[in-house]
Amino acid sequence: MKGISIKDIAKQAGVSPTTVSFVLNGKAKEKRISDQVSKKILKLAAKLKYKPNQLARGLRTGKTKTIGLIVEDIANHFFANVAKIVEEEADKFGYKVLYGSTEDSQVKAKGLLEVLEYRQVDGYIITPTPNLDKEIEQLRHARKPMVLMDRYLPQIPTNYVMVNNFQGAFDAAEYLLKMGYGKIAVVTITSEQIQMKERLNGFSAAMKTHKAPFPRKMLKKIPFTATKEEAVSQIKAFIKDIPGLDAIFFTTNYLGIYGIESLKELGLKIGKDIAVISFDDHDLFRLHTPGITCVAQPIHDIARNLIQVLMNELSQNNHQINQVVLPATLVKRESCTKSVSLTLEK
Amino acid sequence: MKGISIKDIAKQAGVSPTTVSFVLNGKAKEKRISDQVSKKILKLAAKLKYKPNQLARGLRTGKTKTIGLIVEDIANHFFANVAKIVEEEADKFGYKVLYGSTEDSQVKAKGLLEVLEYRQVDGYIITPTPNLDKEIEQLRHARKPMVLMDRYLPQIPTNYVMVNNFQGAFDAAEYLLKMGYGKIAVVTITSEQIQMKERLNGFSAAMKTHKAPFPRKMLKKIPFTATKEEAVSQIKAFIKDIPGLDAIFFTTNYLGIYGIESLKELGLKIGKDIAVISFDDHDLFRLHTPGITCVAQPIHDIARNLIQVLMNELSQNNHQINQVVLPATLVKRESCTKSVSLTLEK
DNA sequence: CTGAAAGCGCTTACAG
DNA sequence: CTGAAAGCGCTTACAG
Repeated sequence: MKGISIKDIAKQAGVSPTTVSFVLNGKAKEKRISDQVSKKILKLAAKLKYKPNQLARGLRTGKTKTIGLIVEDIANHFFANVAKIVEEEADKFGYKVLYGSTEDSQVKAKGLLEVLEYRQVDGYIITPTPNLDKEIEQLRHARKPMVLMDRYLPQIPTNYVMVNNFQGAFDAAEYLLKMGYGKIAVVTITSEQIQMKERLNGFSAAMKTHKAPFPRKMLKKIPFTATKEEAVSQIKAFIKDIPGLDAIFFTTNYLGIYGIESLKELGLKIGKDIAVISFDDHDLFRLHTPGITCVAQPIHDIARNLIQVLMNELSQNNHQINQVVLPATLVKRESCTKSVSLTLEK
Repeated sequence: MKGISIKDIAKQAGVSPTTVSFVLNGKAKEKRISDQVSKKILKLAAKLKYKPNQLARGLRTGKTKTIGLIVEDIANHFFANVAKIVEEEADKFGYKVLYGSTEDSQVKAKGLLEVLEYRQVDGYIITPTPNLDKEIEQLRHARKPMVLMDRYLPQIPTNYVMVNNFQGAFDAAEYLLKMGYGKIAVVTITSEQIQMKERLNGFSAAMKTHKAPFPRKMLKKIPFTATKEEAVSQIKAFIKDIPGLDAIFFTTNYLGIYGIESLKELGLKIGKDIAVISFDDHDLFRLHTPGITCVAQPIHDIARNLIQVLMNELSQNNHQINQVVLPATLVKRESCTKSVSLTLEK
C-alpha cells in the first residue's frame, strides 16, 4: 500500500540502494556510476513513478523544503495577494508554504512559531505582532533563515521587505494639501507598530513641510480588536465631532473600508462633502463611485523580494542583512477632487 | 544544535527511550509505567522544552498531521475567507494546512496534487478544476481522505461541501422577477463546471416557473482565462447589444466586480438604469453606492463542514460518503429596486 | 565504478 | 513495570 521506495528500485535494477540514491540525486557523474546503470535506474524510477519520501529525506538531511508564512490575516486583501505570489515564487524553488494568521495577537503568533518549529520549516516569512521581539530574537539567534514583512522591529537587525510607509503617507498628505484640502483628519489603529508609526510620521512631516496644522484631535486611533460595528461607530462619532472636516486619511485598507461605511451611514458624499484617501488598494476603492484615491503597495514586488531574500539566506551562510524598502504609488481617483463644492456642516 | 530528542530525556531520566515515548504519548497508564517515572519524565520534558520531531514521527507512523488545501485562487475573497477558517478549524485538531491555487488549470492542479502526495499529507480539501476526474478517481481509489469544495464531479461519488447553487440562483432570478424586471441577462464563465451549470439551471428554472423568457442571447459566457480588460470589454459589448436590458445576474464574485466596472465605463447607473445581482458577497457589493444585491455563501459553515467531514474520514475507516449542501442567502440591497425609474436605451 | 552500514528521531511488537 | 531491538525511507562517509 505504501509508495515504492529506493529499495524497490534497487532490487529491480539489481544494484544497491546507495547507487540508486546517487543516480536519483544527480550525483551519477560525481560518483562515477556507469552510464548503463544510471540509465537503467532512471528508466525504472520513471516507470514506477518513484516519489522520494520527503519525511525520510528531511529526517536525514534536516531540510524539509517548507517555509512558514505568518500573516496578520489571510482573508485580508493585501495579505491574501502577497500569500498567493509567495506560494508561486516558492514553488519555483521547490518549496511549499505552511501559513497561519495571527490576528495581530502575540499569543497566536507564538503558537504559530512553535508549530512551525515543530514542523521543521527551513525558513520563515513573518508579519510580526506587537511584543514578538523575544521570539524573533530567538530565531535570529538560532540563525534561522527569516525575513519580516509589512513591518519590522527597530531594535532587532533582521531581513525585511516592506513598502516605504513614510513616503506613501507623505505623498498622500501632500496630495490632499495640493488639492486644496485644509482640515484633514487621520484614522489609524492603536498600535505602536512601526509601519503605522511611519505612516503617521510621513503624514505629519508633509503637513509640517507645508505648514499645515495637524492637531492631536484630528487623529483617531481604533483598536485592531474592535469589531466592524465598533470601529464604524467610533469613526462616525469622530467625524461628527470635527466641524469643517474636509478630508480623511485612513492608514490601512480595512480602516478605509470601515471609513467608507461610516461616511455612508452618516449620509456624507465622498468627493463632494469630504475627501477620502486610504493606504492599500482594493477592488472596492477602484470601483466605488467615486473612486477612492489610495496609496498602493507593490504587492508583486513585495512577494518576489520576500522569496528572493529568503532563498538567499537558505542557499548560503552569508548572513548579510537584506532590508528592502519598496516605493508606494499614489493612485489618484475621484474621492479627492476639489472641483466639486466642498461643504460640511451638520 | 539540533533540538533535544527522546534519547536525551531518556538518558537524563535514567530510563529507556521506549518508556519516555510511552509517557509522552499518554500511554503511561496503559503501559503501566510507575507514577514516579512518569512524573519525572514529564517534568524533564517540560524543562528541556522537548518538541517531538514530526518528521521522525511521520516516517514511523505514516501520518504527518498535515492537510492539503487546493483552491482556485487564494487571493479571491471567497477562497481566502474559507482558507482562513479551514486553517483555524484544522488547528483545533492539531493539523496544519499546505495550500495552493490552481487558477482553474488542470495542469496546475495535477502539479499541486503531486507535491501534496510527495509531502504525504494525510488528507485533501480540493476545489477541482475541469478534467481533474482521473486524479480525483485515483485518490478515491487509494482511499485517501478527501473532500471536495465549491464544486463536485457528478460521475465520482465523493465527499463534498458546497452551497446550494441551484437554490441561490433560483432565488436571485425569482427576486428580480418579483421586483418587476423583465429583460434579464446572465453573465457566467465558459466552463462545464457543475457549480456554474447549477447556478444557470437554477436561474432558468425560476424563469420557467414564472413563465419569463430566457433566450440564449441573454446569456454571456466569459472564459476564466480572460484578463480583466478582456472580460470588461466583452461584458460591455454584450450589454450594449441588448436593447431594453433591465437587469443582469453575475454568477460569481469576480464577474460581478467586472460587471460593475463595465457598467461604470458605459455610464449606466446601477439601480437606476439597470439592476445588478451577483453570486457571492464582497466588501465592494456591501459598500457600493447603491449596494449590490447578492447571493451570499455561508463561508463559516462551509469551512467548518469541510474540516468536520475530513476529520471524520481521518479518524475512522467508515467510508460513508458525506455530501453537504448548505443554503445560500439572498442579501437584498439597493441595486435591484424598481422604485426608481427604469429606462435604458442607447 | 559500486556497496555495506550507520544514523536521522521516532513508535511499537515482543520479551521479560 | 520496563527495555532491547527493529524499522519507517532516505543520505552519506567510508571502504574496496
